[in-house]
Amino acid sequence: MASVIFFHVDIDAFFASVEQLDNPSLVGRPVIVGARPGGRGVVSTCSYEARAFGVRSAMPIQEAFRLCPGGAFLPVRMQRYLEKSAEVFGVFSHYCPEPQALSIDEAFLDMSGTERLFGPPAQAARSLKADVRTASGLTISVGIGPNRFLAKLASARSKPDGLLEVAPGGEESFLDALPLASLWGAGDKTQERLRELNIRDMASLRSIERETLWRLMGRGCGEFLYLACRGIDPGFFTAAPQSRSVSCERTFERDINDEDILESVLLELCQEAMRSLHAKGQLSDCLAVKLRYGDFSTVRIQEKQARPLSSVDEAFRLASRLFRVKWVPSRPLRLLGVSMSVQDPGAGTQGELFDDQVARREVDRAVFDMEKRGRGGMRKARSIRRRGEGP
DNA sequence: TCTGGGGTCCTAGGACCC
DNA sequence: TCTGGGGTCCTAGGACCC
Repeated sequence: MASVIFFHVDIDAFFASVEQLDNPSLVGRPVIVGARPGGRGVVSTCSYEARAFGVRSAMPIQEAFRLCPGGAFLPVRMQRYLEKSAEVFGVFSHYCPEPQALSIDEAFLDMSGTERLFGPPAQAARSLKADVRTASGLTISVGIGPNRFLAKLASARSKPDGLLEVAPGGEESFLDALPLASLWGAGDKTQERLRELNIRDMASLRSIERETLWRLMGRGCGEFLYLACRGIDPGFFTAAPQSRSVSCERTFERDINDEDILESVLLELCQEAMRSLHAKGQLSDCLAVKLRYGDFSTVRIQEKQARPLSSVDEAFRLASRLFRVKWVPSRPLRLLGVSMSVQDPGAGTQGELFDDQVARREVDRAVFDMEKRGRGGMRKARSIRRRGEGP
């Protein structure tokens, strides 16, 4: 029987690499893609030249600017990255019929039983890297392992432009060379708890009995750690990913407590979320509003509906009502968000709309179609009118 | 340092029903 | 006047990922 082999492939410093590809004068320079310096926001991706200055993904953009004032600070051009991502995924699909995308720049490839076609795993990986480079001009890192979890850790360990194979039987020795912080799925809070318990490395984590870990870390987290430190896949991404919700949120440049402005933002967020649902042909029967205050404390309120939300107006009425339940007018808001969960496909007839809902949905559809054809004035006009009307 | 925007999954408590 | 046990659904919050 052919052995199970997974590749985890990850494009190196993706957004920054695309910027360098499109503008050769940026090659060799620190490139930082993300929010506008001086504003509220974070680094999305940065080139390896910027990392040498200490800049990292998710770092506040102001701190990145302080560390690397001479860097090229560029806005995110998502459309362009989607194009390049499609090129790279096109190459992946020559090696594996169904690459499993984790995000815009990484995927798992199930390479089990492909040895006759592509040779041993490391040879296949070298050829994949060369093909991606030829097709897109980008470099990738490839991790090879007997399961997805180890393949993911291996590619991270090999970056940039790397290739690392964890062969069956070599799981524990590979893991023992890694810091606990590199365990995918154990973030800051879990790392902090492990430090409190004086668990400092993979081997000492492995020496703890299963039930003890459950007790110390909670059942879910304890079981995850028990499996992960043995190189057993804890089961992330074994199921096909499916869309469960869409969300839209806005962080303001300055904290806001003007009710009219907040209302008009809420309307825009509802429009954007409904447009996403429309584009995917999905319905939502549960809407949530998220509020973040100036001190970063965050509250959420959601309400499930007996029938799916049919129109922007209906979504906005609900969002507005929920917003008022939570909003404290004396506390300015830093962020406002709306999310809508996609209706369970098993919900059956609950997806049906009343006749009047169908009519309102058709109006929205016409507006969204018109926007898609480049006549986007309607969305704005509605928001402005709403703002002018007052509360 | 001062913390985006898009997501997924898990947990715990309360309501409700039998 | 004192009130079980189990199941399901809903809600809010939190951890984590890219």
